[in-house]
Amino acid sequence: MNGLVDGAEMREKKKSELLTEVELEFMNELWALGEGTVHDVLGQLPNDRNLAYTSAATILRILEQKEFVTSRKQGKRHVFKPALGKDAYQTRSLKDLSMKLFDDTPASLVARLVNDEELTEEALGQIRALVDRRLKNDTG
Amino acid sequence: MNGLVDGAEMREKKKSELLTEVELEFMNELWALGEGTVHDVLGQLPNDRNLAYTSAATILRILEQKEFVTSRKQGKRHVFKPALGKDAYQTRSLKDLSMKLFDDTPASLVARLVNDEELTEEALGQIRALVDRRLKNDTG
DNA sequence: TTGGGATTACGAAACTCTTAGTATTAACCT
DNA sequence: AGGTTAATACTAAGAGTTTCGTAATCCCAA
Repeated sequence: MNGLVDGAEMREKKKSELLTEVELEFMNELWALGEGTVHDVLGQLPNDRNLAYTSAATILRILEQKEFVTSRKQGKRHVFKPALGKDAYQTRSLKDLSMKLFDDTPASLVARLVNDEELTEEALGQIRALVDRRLKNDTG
Repeated sequence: MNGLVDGAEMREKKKSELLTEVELEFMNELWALGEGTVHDVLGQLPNDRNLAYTSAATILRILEQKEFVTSRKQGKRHVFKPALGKDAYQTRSLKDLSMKLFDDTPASLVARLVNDEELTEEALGQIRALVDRRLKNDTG
């Protein structure tokens, strides 16, 4: 039973696998640190980011609820660690963007990227090298 | 005076140049249509997207307030038209994602993309062709 | 010209996100 | 062991997003 799931339900299900703005900000620090306490993450943020200690703690608690991080207790503090790698999240984000804005065709995403005037020659070269390497590995 | 602008203020300024989820959904239909009324856009949405007429009208009104679309009056209806091309918004989104999740290095974004196992050989070939063409145009 | 149906304008409810205050708990040090 | 300090848990306010209802408006057809 239940072989039929309509699109509306699908949309419900797929909800919220993406980080919000502030959540991403925090995950970036955790990915850089490997792991860390509230204090650690707060210390990693830019100086002009005046965020209350309790606010940072709230964000990390929410990230744990959403299962983007796990925590263990060390003394009286919580040490938070990403539950998913930055690589994996990058892939997830790209898939999402590609789907929503590029008709699910990665090539058109790259097309837009390389047509950006501001892109340096060096970056272009790097990109080509990456693609070449991947193509070689597939056939070789 | 005011040669110094701290990061907090910068963050304020840059706010909200990105579409929300539903706004993007609507812009995609408008980009596909070229332009359209509330009725047109609503008719373009998937069948399982049961959205009230007034909801659609509200979204379009908001898009106009945010200057993502313009409107002209045709008879009693409003005809809405994107104020910015899909291309431009794609570029904007990619810049944003690159900045927030790829250390502002487009090459690493492409790296993640081409390392996706699900990417077809064909897509890879297309990507390489795009990069090659761009490199040729620059030097030639 | 006068309804009637479609369209718009306005407002608000429900929800999420971001931030932070208050109260409580827990470790540590003397 | 008890008090101080720092961390956590809980709660909530304010903003933005998404959705829709109600009321006003406007065109067209009969």
